[in-house]
Amino acid sequence: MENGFSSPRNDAFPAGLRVLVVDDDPTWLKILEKMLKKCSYEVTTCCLATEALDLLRERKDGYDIVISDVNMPDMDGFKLLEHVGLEMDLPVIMMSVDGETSRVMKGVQHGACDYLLKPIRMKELRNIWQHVFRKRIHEVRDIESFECIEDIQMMRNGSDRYEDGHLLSGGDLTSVRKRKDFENKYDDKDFVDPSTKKVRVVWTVDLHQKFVKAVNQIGFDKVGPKKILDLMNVPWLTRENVASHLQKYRLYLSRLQKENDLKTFGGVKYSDMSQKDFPGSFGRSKPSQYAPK
DNA sequence: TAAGCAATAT
DNA sequence: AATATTGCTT
Repeated sequence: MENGFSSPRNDAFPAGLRVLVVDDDPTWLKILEKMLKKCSYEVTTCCLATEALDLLRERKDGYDIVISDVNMPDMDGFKLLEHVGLEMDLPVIMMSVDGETSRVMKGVQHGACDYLLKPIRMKELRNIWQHVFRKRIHEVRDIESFECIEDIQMMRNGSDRYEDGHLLSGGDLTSVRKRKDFENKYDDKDFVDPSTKKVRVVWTVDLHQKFVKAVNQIGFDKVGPKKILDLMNVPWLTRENVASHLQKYRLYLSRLQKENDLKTFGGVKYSDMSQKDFPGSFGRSKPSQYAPK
């Protein structure tokens, strides 16, 4: 039912994935290169973040994904991450020996799609193509939905239960109501296409990353749903969607913050939140034991 | 008017 | 469980 799996010419897809590896430690560089090649990826390595940035700028479309160490002499891995996110929108995986929550948090906040802890094994690398794949799926979805924006907006405003003329007074409910003529793709029989029903936004990793990117671009203290929405440039999103997500995001961050404070001793607790703790539910693997307040 | 927050609804 | 909506406050 979903597309994506039916990619026709992408039979060999995961193979040949173009990976750029950045690490100042030549040993790790070698190891990673070897492992990645074993996964039949196409590997480029470099030991400087600035060098990586040059490579990426040189051929904007020459790589599919970046794996970067966090600690590097010439440039902070986070800085690199930031540049990549802003300039070419590639998935970036961060890696580090340091699994401290605040660092992981920083990586996440800056838009890393994954955060791997060294030592890294094949196990972790075999599946990294998923980030590229996910991105492609959603690019397709974005384009598709672009044609339907108006219809979606129609539905949003039309099927509201505020028909009784209460909320409609605010004349800024866009020009949706005006256009009833052109775009004769569908007849105006008021048959709301059932395939586009509930329109609940699902915050995929990609969408979330876009969100995070926007937040960082604005600055953490100045953010508001409106600004984020504008920066994200995702046509079908509403301000309310973003507001809701922002609210959740903040809760999530403060939760991490708390855990981070409470920690510091104990043992080596959990060590990574790379995969699981992220997608729709950034965080919370245990039940809800947090003060409802 | 935009935003945040918490409760509550879907 | 995740997201939407609402009502109240700033």
